[in-house]
Parts: sequence; structure tokens; C-alpha cells
Amino acid sequence: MEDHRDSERPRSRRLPREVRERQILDAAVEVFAKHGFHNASMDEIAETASISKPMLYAYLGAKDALFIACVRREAAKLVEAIGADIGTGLAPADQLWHRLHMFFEYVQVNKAGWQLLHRQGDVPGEPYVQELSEWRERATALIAGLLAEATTDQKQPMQPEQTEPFAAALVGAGEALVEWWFQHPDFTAEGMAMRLMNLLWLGFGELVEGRSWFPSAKTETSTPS
Amino acid sequence: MEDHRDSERPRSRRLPREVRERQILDAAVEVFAKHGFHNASMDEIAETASISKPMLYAYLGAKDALFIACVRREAAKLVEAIGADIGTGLAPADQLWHRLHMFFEYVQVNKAGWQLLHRQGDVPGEPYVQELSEWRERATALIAGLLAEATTDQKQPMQPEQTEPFAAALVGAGEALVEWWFQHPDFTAEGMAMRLMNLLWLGFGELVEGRSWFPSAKTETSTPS
DNA sequence: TCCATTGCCTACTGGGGAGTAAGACTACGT
DNA sequence: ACGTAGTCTTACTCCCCAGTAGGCAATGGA
Repeated sequence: MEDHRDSERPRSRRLPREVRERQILDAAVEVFAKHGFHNASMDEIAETASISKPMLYAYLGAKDALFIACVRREAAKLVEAIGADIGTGLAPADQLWHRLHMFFEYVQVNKAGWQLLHRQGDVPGEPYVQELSEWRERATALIAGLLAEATTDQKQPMQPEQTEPFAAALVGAGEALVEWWFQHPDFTAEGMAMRLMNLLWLGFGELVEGRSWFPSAKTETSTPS
Repeated sequence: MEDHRDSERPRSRRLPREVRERQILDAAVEVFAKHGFHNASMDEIAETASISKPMLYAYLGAKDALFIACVRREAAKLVEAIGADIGTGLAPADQLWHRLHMFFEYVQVNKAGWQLLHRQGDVPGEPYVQELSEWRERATALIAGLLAEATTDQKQPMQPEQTEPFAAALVGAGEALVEWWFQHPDFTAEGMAMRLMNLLWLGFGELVEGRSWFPSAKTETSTPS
């Protein structure tokens, strides 16, 4: 039997299924992140994964299924990163700080995965929107929990109607800050987390202590006509 | 819908170009908002506008161009709403409050237009992303200006490196809040504006006065094991 | 050595939807 | 009446790309 090894295999051939699947997912995440779901073509994903198209379908199924698989994997990584079990007994503020820090570090290390989760259109009717909104909900719930916990000692613990929108806003602010960060990369993850922490926690602290902003009396807010 | 009452108009026919163009834009905004750019079909837009496809192309051009025209129109409305000239001499805080209020009212009244501007994927390489990011930049700049103005009296006026990310975060928080609002419609625009104002302005006020949050010393941010 | 299993490929089909050709209908001026 | 300018339509073409049919090749057990 001639071992015709002219050179190293130009294309890694005949790998066990498990390895291939990881390769494919890596390639898919990359391509989906670069072009978005719609503009990403299965051909390009196949080529990036150094594999032929039928393999794609044999292993991960149709485009929707493949995308969902990507989202699940990346979302799991993200949620694990920001939801990891930290040493018990940390004050909510410190926990939030820690998790924000983890978040920005995750994004920095895993840029493609982040863009996959963030830059898709939120159009209802798509098969994958459910999957996409899930991580956001989980993150929001996590933060809402922290906010509620932070006020359990107070006379008036915050109700979900208070913490939920606050948490949602915080998540949105975080996403927007990441986008800004991409255009100003000269900051550390810690610095970004610090920014977000300052923007929100200070106001939160004030709120908890009963202070709140209100419009000055004369500039009326009623319908201006 | 097919009220064939054999009376005058089975279908509004032969309208002057100007009127048709508005009809088409209205239909396009609706359809793009509902399905997103990619899943919206020119056929559906044509049908919604009660017109045939070639008219679409004759009047507004290709799909990209049509979408951009929609974005321009809706973005102009939005920017005009939040950037409108208010009575002079208002304090920055009151201005911000006013504009946030206008913003939430705009979204409430003009839901389709808002979704058009917000729910598309931000994938680089698309012909329309430039157009889409523009309104965000304008809004951010507007707010950044307010923040800067609010601190001109202070010993240390805030620099763009401070105000910009803050403004970007605020815009992101606003977008996220709107999304939350859509799922909890039992709040007024004023209430939502109030929420956002409280979340951010209080923290901002604290920051300006030199207070800032910092992690408690001992709980280190290194590996938590 | 030969078969079976499983990884893997080239080369196709089919459909959806963007964009168009070519002509019909209406209104108005002369 | 008759042209002509501008509105409007039916009925296509064509391309891109998701998804597939059917066959080749390597490994491993007998």
C-alpha cells in the first residue's frame, strides 16, 4: 500500500463526527457573525469549515437549526460567564460589578459570539428570535434579582415592576456600550464595567434612598398644543 | 376588504405621482417594520400599496433604495421629534426630560416607524446600515451635548470621552426600555421617560459632584476559585 | 482479502423573489 | 377625432442559494 503522503494533508480528512461538529459550529459562528443570518450562505460556512455542504446538513441540519445551535452554544457561554457562581456573601453591588466585569471580558475575548447574539434583527416570525431573546431575558432576570436583593434590607423592597425595567435598561445600556467600545478599543474591560456601574448604580442608590428626579414645576409636561 | 360595489372606484386608479409615492412609502414602512428588510417582499409591499410592482420600481427604485427612503423619512421624523427646538433657557436636565418624553411619545404614536429603525440587523456590509446608524449617532450627539452643557458650570466640564459613552448608553437604555414597554403597555410615555430619567440622571448628578462607585477593596476581581 | 460502515464529495434540482419587457388604459390638448 | 404623455398592468426572466441524490474512499473487522 502506497502511503502517498506527498505533503501534509491539504484538508484534514476523515475526522470523527464530534470533532467535525465543533469545527462546523466554529465556522458557522464566524460567518453568521460576519454577515448576519440572512446574508450568510451555507456554501461559505461549508468552505470556512473546510468541509462540503452535505456534511453540514448531515451533522447540523438546515440553516435555521444550524443557527439555533450556534446561538445556543454562544448564549450558554455568555450566560455562564456572567451568571457564574461567585463566592457567597458578596453584596449585590459587588456581585453586579463582578458580573459586569465578566461580561465585558467575555465580549472582548469572544467578539464573534457576541455579534452573533447581538446584531441580528429582532423581527417576529423568524424561527430563531425566541432563541435570541432568551439570553437577554436570562441576563435581565439575573440583574433584576440582584436589584431586588439589594433592597430587601430597605423598608420598601423593590417590586418586579421596578426592577425589571431597570434591569432591561441596564442590559440595553450594556449592549450599547459594547458597541461604543468597539469603536474606541483603547479601554479595558474593567474600565467599561466601571463606566456602566457608575452610570447606573449611583442613580440606583439614590433611588433606593428615596430621592428621585422630577421635572421643574413650571415647564409643563402636558400635551404641548 | 373586496367591497365590489360596482360603484365608482374598484381601486383608486390613476393618481398623481406625488400621492402614489406617499402611499408606497407608507406601505413599505409597514411591511418592512413587520417582516424586516430581508423577509419583506416587494410583492407584498406592492400589494399593500394597492399598486403593481413595476410602479414600485418606477417611482422608488430598487429594494435597497426603497428601504433607505423609508429609513430617511422615519429617521427625520424621529430626530425632529426629539431634537425640536424647545423654549430657550431650559436647564439641560429639563431639556433632557422633555426630549425623552417626546421620544416615548413618538414611539407610541409611530410604532411601525420605530420598529423599522430599531429591529434591523446591524450587519456591516449591508447597503443601508450607514443610514440606520445615522439617527442613532445624531441622537447620541444631541444627548452628549446636553451632558456637556450640564457640566460647563462645574470646575471640570465633561469631555467627549466621558459624555459620548454615557450618551450611547442612555440611547441603548432607551431602546431597551421601549422594548420592555411594548410588553407592558400599561404605562404612559411620561412614566417611561420618568423611569429613564431617574435611572440615569441621578447617577449622572452624583458623578458630576465627584462621587463615584468603586469595588469594595477586599473582594478581588481576579479568579474566584 | 473482501465486505460493511461511515466519513466525505461533486454535481445537481427547485423555489422564491428581485427586477423587467412590452404593451394597455386614461386624460387631456388640439 | 387623434396623438401623446404619463399612469398602470400582466406576465414574464433570471439568479442566488437552500437543500439533495447518488457515488467515492478510507478504515476496521472477519
